[in-house]
Amino acid sequence: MNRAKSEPKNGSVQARVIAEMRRRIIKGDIDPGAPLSELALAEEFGVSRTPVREALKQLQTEGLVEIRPRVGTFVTTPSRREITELFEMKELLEGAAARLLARRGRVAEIDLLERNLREADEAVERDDRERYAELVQEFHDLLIAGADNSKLESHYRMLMNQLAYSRLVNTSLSQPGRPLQSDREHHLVLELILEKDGDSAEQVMREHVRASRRALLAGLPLSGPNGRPGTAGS
Amino acid sequence: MNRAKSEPKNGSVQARVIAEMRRRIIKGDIDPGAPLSELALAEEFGVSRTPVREALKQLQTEGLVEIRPRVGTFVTTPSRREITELFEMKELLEGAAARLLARRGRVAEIDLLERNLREADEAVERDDRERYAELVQEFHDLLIAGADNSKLESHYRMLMNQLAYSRLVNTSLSQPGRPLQSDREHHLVLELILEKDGDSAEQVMREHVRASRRALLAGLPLSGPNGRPGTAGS
DNA sequence: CCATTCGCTCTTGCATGGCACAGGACGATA
DNA sequence: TATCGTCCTGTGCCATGCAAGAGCGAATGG
Repeated sequence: MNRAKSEPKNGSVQARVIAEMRRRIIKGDIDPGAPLSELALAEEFGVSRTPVREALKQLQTEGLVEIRPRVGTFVTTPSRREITELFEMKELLEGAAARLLARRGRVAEIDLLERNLREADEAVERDDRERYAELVQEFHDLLIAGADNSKLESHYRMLMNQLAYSRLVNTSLSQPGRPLQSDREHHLVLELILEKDGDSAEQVMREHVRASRRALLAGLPLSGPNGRPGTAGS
Repeated sequence: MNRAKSEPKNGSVQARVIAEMRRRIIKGDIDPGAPLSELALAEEFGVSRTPVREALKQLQTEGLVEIRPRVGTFVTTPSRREITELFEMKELLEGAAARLLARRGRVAEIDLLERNLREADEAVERDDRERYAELVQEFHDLLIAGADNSKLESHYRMLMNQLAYSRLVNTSLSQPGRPLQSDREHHLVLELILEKDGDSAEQVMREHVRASRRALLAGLPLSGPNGRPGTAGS
């Protein structure tokens, strides 16, 4: 029955389902708006409907799927407005993280950030966009982790999942000259953090997020993938 | 069996369970750390264990309960550190809301805030602490709503639920002179918003949250450095 | 040809029962 | 008396069955 038997990592069945479904949605393996049948998923994972159902319920509270009672479960499709709101939150949280990290002084994450930037410089030099995208992701994650606030971190993760940011970052970096500029902005932020100038670090970080957002929207076709009707862009 | 609950408003059974359990936990009807048995709740609500179970699962992702596999479900007891983190987030989000509201100009929420402050002035005058507590809650809610960002609002609600803030606000206002000072700070924030001075509004709002937090901790005889604050040690 | 209605099927919602594991009580043994 | 092993009870976890609402298409009446 159980075809995916090679995953003994977590004894809980539903935890496995949650992780796998979340991965698929974030990575984009399933199109936004696509229907998710409890029964179909249950058969695919070789389990009963119950854990699948609970997994979907949790993904709903995370904002990744939408359950319409007696109708079906669907992958959430963020509206244009929601994307704007999510970026506003991203700017807010990352800015705060920069300030908090600056206040903490020299902690482990600082070293990791420095190493990250060294590698990022090389990636930009080599014009290795894929590697740089990974490092960008790591940079932001390290920044959040460095804020040393677990609530901030968990809420940040939830927001990024809703944005499916790992997909978007590539689009953003495909703009000509964007990687180089992004790298410079990262350097500036870290520099300000090292100087313990929290206010400036926050301000620059927020500006960086806005720039990143602009680059993303510039590289995105008007109504995005599976765009929603009526929401004309800019 | 089924005590005639006068809540037929929502056809969904589990939605009712979620709402009711959330209300109890936030209001403090159940002590933090208390065990919640699926079976007991199912019998009390006159339903089966399945919807209760799904309700608890959702409350877990909201951070209100903790499910220890094969052991039991318990009301979350925020540690000292978590409380600090929650206040840090509160300060962050409310500050941002003030700035966002200032940028929006004169919207409906502004009028409601002005009316709120007029009533609050009277409540302070009468020394009606209970009424003032309600108005404080409303003030902050209006501020968040005025930011016009649904993501910010939902995350804010989640945080406040974890804090069980509606309980704490009374403690905070029991400090002598705190209501008057709080009222003045609210006036200042709204004034800055009306002047469209977003930066100052954010700054003052953040300071207001910090002051509120200090007043709270001063009136709260919290226990030792390790978690488990005041767990009804009978 | 078009609008309406009936009915079928698909979906989720809820109830129930068996199972496996955690934790403590209790007793046997050194 | 102290310590260890065993059993017993309570809990959440999962599987299965039944029921009810929603949506859609075909049949029907105009």
